[in-house]
Amino acid sequence: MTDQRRAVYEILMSKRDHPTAVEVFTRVRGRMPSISLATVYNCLETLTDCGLAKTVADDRGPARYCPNLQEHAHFFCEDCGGVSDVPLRNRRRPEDGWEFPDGMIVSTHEIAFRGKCPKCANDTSAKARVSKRN
Amino acid sequence: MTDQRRAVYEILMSKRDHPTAVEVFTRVRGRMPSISLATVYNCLETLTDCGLAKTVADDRGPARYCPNLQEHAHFFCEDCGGVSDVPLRNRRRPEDGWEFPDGMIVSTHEIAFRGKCPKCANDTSAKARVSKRN
DNA sequence: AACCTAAATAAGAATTGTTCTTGATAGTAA
DNA sequence: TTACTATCAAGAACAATTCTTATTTAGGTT
Repeated sequence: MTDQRRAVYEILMSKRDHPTAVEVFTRVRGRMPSISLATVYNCLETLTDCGLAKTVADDRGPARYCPNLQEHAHFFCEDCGGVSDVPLRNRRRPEDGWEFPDGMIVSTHEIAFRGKCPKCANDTSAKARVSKRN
Repeated sequence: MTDQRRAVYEILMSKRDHPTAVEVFTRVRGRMPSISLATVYNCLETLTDCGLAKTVADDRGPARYCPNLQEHAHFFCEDCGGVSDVPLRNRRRPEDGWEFPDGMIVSTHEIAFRGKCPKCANDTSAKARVSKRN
């Protein structure tokens, strides 16, 4: 555990969102101005290898990093681009409901949903009401 | 519908796997040697926009394209890198089992599993048996 | 059939996010 | 101290994709 790794880890835990590597880089530089982007990438990789963080693949966009170690899916808002965690209901397993061929061994999963977050869904319906009224 | 789009579509349907854009490009050039990679990208995007194909995001690797329009998840084999479709069990919906906040509107999802495909799982256990015997 | 216009294409440059290379630095063990 | 190992900063390199430009084409209109 080096200073750089500790800084990256603490930044990631302190604001529990889904920053990209560049966002982490920007935040960490506030505290450690000499750190390089490559080091941030290395630290993030080290942390995910240790199981202290997870990567969130947003399709073709930059990878995001997630400090939430609980079982959860990710939700991407098509309007605002925001990412949020979606917890698993009790007593369910993500692989239930899928017909795996015999002999297939499932070790991990990545579940992503897309749509509108509550805020954007609300804005949209508000706009619809306005345009209907006019 | 242009010749290029038709060619890309037919190539995609003829071998129902999960080729990358470059693989599609290579295959299509067999029939249409003048086609360019950028055109293949454009055609694939047009086809997915029309709902005739789906994109499969393999983490940070090149995007893959999938002609299977049925509801399904994707399975990525950690050993051989192969991609296979996993059908949904009857009468289930992927968003069941997840605690969405009130007001969130889910329109699409991408479900990915990782592990060992039956073939590689078998190879591994065969190897394990051999090394135990020795 | 000739013409027109918007859309599609080929070729390659540009961009983006990430990884790699290099030399410097620091911590640890002998 | 010396040697060994891992980490770091800086920037070059890389891979996948997108963008730009000029050219070609498809499909409709005279």
